[in-house]
Amino acid sequence: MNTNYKAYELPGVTVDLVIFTVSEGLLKALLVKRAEEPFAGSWSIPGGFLKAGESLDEAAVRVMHDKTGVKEVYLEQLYTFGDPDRDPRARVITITYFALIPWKNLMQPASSKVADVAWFPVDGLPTLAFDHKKIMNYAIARLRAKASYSNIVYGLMPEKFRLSDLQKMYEIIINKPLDKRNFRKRMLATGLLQETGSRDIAGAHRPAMLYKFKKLKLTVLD
Amino acid sequence: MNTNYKAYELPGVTVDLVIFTVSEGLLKALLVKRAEEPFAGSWSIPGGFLKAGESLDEAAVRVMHDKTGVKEVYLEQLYTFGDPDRDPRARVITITYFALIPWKNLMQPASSKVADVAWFPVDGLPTLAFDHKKIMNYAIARLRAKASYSNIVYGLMPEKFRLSDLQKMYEIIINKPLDKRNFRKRMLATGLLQETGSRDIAGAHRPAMLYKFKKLKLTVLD
DNA sequence: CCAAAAGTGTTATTGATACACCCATGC
DNA sequence: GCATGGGTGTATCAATAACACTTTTGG
Repeated sequence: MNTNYKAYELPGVTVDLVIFTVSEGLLKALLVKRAEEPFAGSWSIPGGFLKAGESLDEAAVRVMHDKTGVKEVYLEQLYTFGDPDRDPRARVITITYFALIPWKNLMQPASSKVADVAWFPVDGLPTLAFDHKKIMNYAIARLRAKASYSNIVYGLMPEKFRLSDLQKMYEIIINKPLDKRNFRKRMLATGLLQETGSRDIAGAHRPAMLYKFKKLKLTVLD
Repeated sequence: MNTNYKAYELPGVTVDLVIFTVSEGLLKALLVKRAEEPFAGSWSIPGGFLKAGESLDEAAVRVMHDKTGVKEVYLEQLYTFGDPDRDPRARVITITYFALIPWKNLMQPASSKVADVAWFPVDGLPTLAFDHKKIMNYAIARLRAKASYSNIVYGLMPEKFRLSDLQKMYEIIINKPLDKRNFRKRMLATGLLQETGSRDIAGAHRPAMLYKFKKLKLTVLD
């Protein structure tokens, strides 16, 4: 990369992702530890330079796959950041995306081409490199806003699940408790849920009906 | 610009704008006629390459000012388009914005550094160069969605106006009629409007109260 | 007195919220 | 029989949508 600034110097173009998942009852984001300067040793959100012949969405999927091994996910363009001094080395603009992937799809431990990759609960994030704190906040706000009125949460559920599991998932993401009766009413009213015949085999309580989604249609754009 | 594709070739980065205004009862967008290939003679949305040291927002304001003479406007980043073949010459990604400016602020006729600049009603647009049709559609959808629940329309009004003028402005933008009584109720309920003492001096009918905005606070981000 | 736009309230519908008790099971 | 989570219905409130007539002015 080039540090001379000419009038129309071509900036570097990266695609950076805020990748969310839910595990252990917490909303978590994937971070990578930087090996090189600047910000060596700091955590940052995963990303990479845009390659020739690759669309922005494809680049996002590639970065996603490199870091998590997962390809099929909810993925949405977030915002493009390009302040002239956001990278101290050279002009770099970044198209950011956010993704939401099911914990169970991840090959544990996290794929390790990049040695230091880790999931952090979003309310316990370390200091982030570059302007990644800003990007992260933006992504969290968008995810929470979107979760309330769309069905992006669906992709996170296992094939069969209890309504209480689904409610828990919503509560973790939007970070507030929901009323059980109202929740069930609303969910069933969507017509997207279908009873499976079976019930869970859990512990010392009444077994719950297991549901599945009628047609798992992920919203791709807003 | 460079037509060789290497693995990490730096793409060109432009900032393109869909600039809206309202005049003669119509929602219009500003287009420029391309002088050069590709798409010579076609209409396109205004834009320009990002300059060194300039933020994305600053570039948008610059393009805006170059084409319209106007600087203070509602401006919002829309989406970033970067399909590999969207420009036949070379890889160019574009960060798009949409703007909404008051017709009265424009120096008529439209500034003519670029000879062929014209306003087109959005329901009578010509064929557009590149992927600009897609960008335009996206911008129109976003503008309409946003107009319904935000106050971006305010910046389009003159200092004093009748409530019926304000209603007409909304109707033009969202492209559907509104109920007069419900509209007035809602508007007055916001608390943002203030009666001026004066009334309009119009024609053969009961003179209307003129209103102004209490504090003209433009929404800058969502 | 006619044309033209200003101005004004009430009702119905819908969607969102608040809220408490009984049920089926394993131990 | 008790602890655990599953499962259910109703009343209230707020926001939205539908809807028609009288008023003031100029010509």
